[in-house]
Amino acid sequence: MTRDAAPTARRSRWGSPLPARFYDRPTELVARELLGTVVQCTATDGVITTARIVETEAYLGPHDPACHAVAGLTPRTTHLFGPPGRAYVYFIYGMYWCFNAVTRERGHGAAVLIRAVHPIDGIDVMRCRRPRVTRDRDLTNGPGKTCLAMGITGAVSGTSLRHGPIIIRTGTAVPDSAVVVTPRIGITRAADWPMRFLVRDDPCVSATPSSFARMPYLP
DNA sequence: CATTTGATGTTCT
DNA sequence: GAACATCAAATGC
Repeated sequence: MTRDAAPTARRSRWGSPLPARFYDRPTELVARELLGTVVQCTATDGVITTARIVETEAYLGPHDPACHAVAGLTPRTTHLFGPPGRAYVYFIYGMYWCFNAVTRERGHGAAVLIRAVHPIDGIDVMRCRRPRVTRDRDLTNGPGKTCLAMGITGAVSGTSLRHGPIIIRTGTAVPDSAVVVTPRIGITRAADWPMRFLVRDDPCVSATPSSFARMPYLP
């Protein structure tokens, strides 16, 4: 409202929603290919924010010790078990939400955690939702931060990522040369599996523990 | 700069 | 009772 202008920069719409078949594939492949796609979120207050996915983690299913699917079908994991292409949002550490895209067929129990995004539209709203944050890169450089900034809560768990309040759309492809693979973060079981994918040099990726800095994982 | 600690409440053992 | 796919502030070099 303050500075509205730049007619050439205005875009009326983003890419198309990712097709249902995109999600029904090996979870680590979906995690890799979600990099560069666009999340458009209509929060419960009706405000729309848009951001590019720059960091993901794959959780493979009941045979992955770190995946919530090991607990079996419970009230919490209902939406994790499919069908693919829907949101799985869970509450963690008594304070935060984490947003996942469900992969694989119904009953399998696999998903991709969206760990960090790069704001595209509505960054002013994100700043209002995260009043203590001073640097813009800190608005969304973590899974809990992303949900706070975009207004994602458990209210949207189980909704379609093609038709629902959160839509994941085609974006700009990220070449292999810009993709970094590392172990997963913040877990204790099977933490060494190389299932974390991030866009190299993006300022909005989450902090990497220094113990990972010298690991020989290559793009 | 790196590392530790407190907040907070649901879920599962 | 312990663990938890976290974050922000505080503390230590």
